[in-house]
Amino acid sequence: MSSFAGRMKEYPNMSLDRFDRENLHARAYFLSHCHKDHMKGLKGPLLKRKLKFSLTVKLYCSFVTKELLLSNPKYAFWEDHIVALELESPTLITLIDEASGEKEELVVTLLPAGHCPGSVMFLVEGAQGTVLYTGDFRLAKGDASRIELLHSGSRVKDIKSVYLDSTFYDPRFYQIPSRETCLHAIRGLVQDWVSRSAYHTVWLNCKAAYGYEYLFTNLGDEFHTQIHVKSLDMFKKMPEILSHVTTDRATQIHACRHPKDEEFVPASRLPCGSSASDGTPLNIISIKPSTMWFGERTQRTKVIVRTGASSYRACFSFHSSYSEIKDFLSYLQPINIYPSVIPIGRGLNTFQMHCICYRMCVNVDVSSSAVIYRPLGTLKRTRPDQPHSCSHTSPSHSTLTGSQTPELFVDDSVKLPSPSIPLSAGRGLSQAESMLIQSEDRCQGDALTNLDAGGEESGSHTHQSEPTESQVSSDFDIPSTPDSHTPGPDDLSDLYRRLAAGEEVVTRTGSQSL
DNA sequence: GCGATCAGAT
DNA sequence: CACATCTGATCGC
Repeated sequence: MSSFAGRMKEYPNMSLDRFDRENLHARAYFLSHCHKDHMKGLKGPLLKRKLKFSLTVKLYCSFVTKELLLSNPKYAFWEDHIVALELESPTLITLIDEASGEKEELVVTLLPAGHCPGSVMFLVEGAQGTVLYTGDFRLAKGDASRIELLHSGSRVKDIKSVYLDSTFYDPRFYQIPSRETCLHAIRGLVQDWVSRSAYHTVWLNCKAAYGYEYLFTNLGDEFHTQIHVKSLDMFKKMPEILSHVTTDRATQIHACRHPKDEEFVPASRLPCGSSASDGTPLNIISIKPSTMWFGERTQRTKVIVRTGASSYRACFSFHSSYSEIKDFLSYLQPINIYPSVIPIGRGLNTFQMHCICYRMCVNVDVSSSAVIYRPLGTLKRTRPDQPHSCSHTSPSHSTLTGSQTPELFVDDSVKLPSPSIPLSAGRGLSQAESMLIQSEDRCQGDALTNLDAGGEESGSHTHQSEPTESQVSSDFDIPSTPDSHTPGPDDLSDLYRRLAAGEEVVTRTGSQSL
């Protein structure tokens, strides 16, 4: 679930996927896709009022997202303020301060995100550098290299920051079977069932969210049928989807839902209450699409699991796996990464570890905008001023890193003390807290050059075998007691040495590994 | 009565 | 099994 506060450090006058609080003052809005957790505040009366008096404030999104959004009457007031942009067409957008007339020009490009219909990533290029807001995404390994607008000529653009969908950025979710694999398996299961008789019916137990449409179109094509859904309204202008769905209950494949019963459905009844016209009882199986994952070493097993006499779970993911995210980031080599899902506890630990090990970035900032907007809400500890033995230079991207312009390195976060850990901690405060983690400080060195899977292993193993509270709170985690200590220079040197040697760096039993 | 927020369920 | 959503309780205005 996204906990991104809405603004990017580099371009605070634009708000993305958040429309409440500080975002009420934005000069332009961006919606990456039409999931509710990315639309917070979007139907708020305050925003509605603001629009009434504004000539310049717009909401930018894809055409599909616009359509889906406006299919809900609660967002109708946005209609005259939405600017739909074509995919992969860099567009000059001028942010205007309506009070002062001050202008700021940006080039914004929508990149397909593969998360749900209409979902995009926003590539923003302007005076403060090139940044990528991923929204939610599912891209396969190697996809980044196929996105032309992430490149300039033959090389990757210099990306200052990636605002990342980090939902599965944890080695626990190392691998998620590909879309193709999952679709193939689901097709097989459906085939096996519906071919038995005309009374054999499949119910796809999907959640109330966009994102399953490609499953519907795929199954529809395969079985020359349409899928029964609750409503077609939102797909009116999307013939590809529209042609594969129907509100006619007389079909063998259903994805209809009922607001009430849900769990009450499986064996006998469909949410829509459909039954065969001649009174013959339907034979119904339910298939619940949900995420399945496999560890790095885990032999991948079945992507379909039987969960009952007539119910199955099938692998299906809207988000990239750990290895897919890693591939994506390693390719882009951004200077900063801002995870949208704040990795708490062990997740944070893992997150930072791996950024160090893979030199995918210089900084990992889990506070997102908090660093900028709540500077006084945070106490920072002094940073060990000893240079660290590390480098963000990747052998495979030496041209990229070598060509980073000096300005790109000038980043507020780099100037802040490091590592910075808030003295008071608590889950509920995560948005307001600043927790800046710097995996390195632009120093040159190659102590980590030979790190490969060995470094990952240590994090992975530790992560998978840490059941206790104390282990959940370890090294880079938020300290829960006043006497927790920030690693000193010696601790860090030792950590880096051990990382370079491929040793396990996080103890299994202790709460401190440094 | 509406909205924000949280716990809980699915 | 960890997504995204909905519902209901509670609180405040």
